[in-house]
Amino acid sequence: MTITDAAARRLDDPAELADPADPGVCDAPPVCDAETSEARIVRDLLSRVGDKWSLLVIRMLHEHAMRFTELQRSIDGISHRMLTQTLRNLERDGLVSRTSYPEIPPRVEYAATDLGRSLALPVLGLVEWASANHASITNARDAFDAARD
Amino acid sequence: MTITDAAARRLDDPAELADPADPGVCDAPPVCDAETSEARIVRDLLSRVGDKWSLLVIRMLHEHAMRFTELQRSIDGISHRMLTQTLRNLERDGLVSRTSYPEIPPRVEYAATDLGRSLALPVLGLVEWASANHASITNARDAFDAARD
DNA sequence: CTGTATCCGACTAGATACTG
DNA sequence: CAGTATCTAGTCGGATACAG
Repeated sequence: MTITDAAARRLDDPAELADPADPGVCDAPPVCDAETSEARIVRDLLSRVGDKWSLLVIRMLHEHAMRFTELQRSIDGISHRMLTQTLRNLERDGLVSRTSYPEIPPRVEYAATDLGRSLALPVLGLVEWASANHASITNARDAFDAARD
Repeated sequence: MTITDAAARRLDDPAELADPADPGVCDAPPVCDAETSEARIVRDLLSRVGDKWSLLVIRMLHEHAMRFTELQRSIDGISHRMLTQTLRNLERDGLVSRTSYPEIPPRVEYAATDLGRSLALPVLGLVEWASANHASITNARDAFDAARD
């Protein structure tokens, strides 16, 4: 869903979003066309921020700007490599800004852009839903597991 | 992010959500505790519906109940195997209901549950954000790529 | 401190073939 | 039609080492 090492080095493949198998036409009946483009948008968004760390980084930076190591300490479990990669891609998508101060030792500050902060709002909707329905899902899951003996 | 074949067969590992490396305490200062539990909820939700197909299935079933093959034809590019697996997990989480009619040939109808339909609302928020800001992201990306020569 | 490169195990998901 | 099992290439992401 996210990024390959190769793509990260090249900062993603420009042709990534084009589905080579998609004929561009649709023979199934109704919702298809709207659904197809909408589906691409959803998948596209999820490809960007639906990975393991992006939303967490955005939420951290939503409060205030932070330095690299500060972020790494705040986000439990993220590796050095993944933080770099996540930040680089968020920066590339205009969701996060990077400011480097040419000092010794080097200092780099990351902050959410307006775009990044606007993304936090709909994300909060999801978070609320998750909080409210977490128990329901767990219960459904337990019931399902119990039912299959 | 989603499910392993092994987990799909066993329908997921009950211990999946416990992070074995998480000591349960936190030595970084402020937002940590709230952020840690919130982070788990976000990641948890994304693990369930943030995969390649779940949201698309939920959106299809949000309109009306559908049969297996009907779904497969409506969702462009989904494989037989992935549709089965996605439906099974959505059913397990109580987001989708499955009704089997013992006829020949067999007929099985899938429908969104109330829980599944309630999830569609916050998801719509994300879809709208994605639609509204898709161009901004693409532009930012192009500019970033152009800037690195 | 910040960033990059390499290695490598683990997981994802498509293709395919087979059952009732 | 609906579902399961197996094989496999491609991808994700952690550990590690190293450079500015």
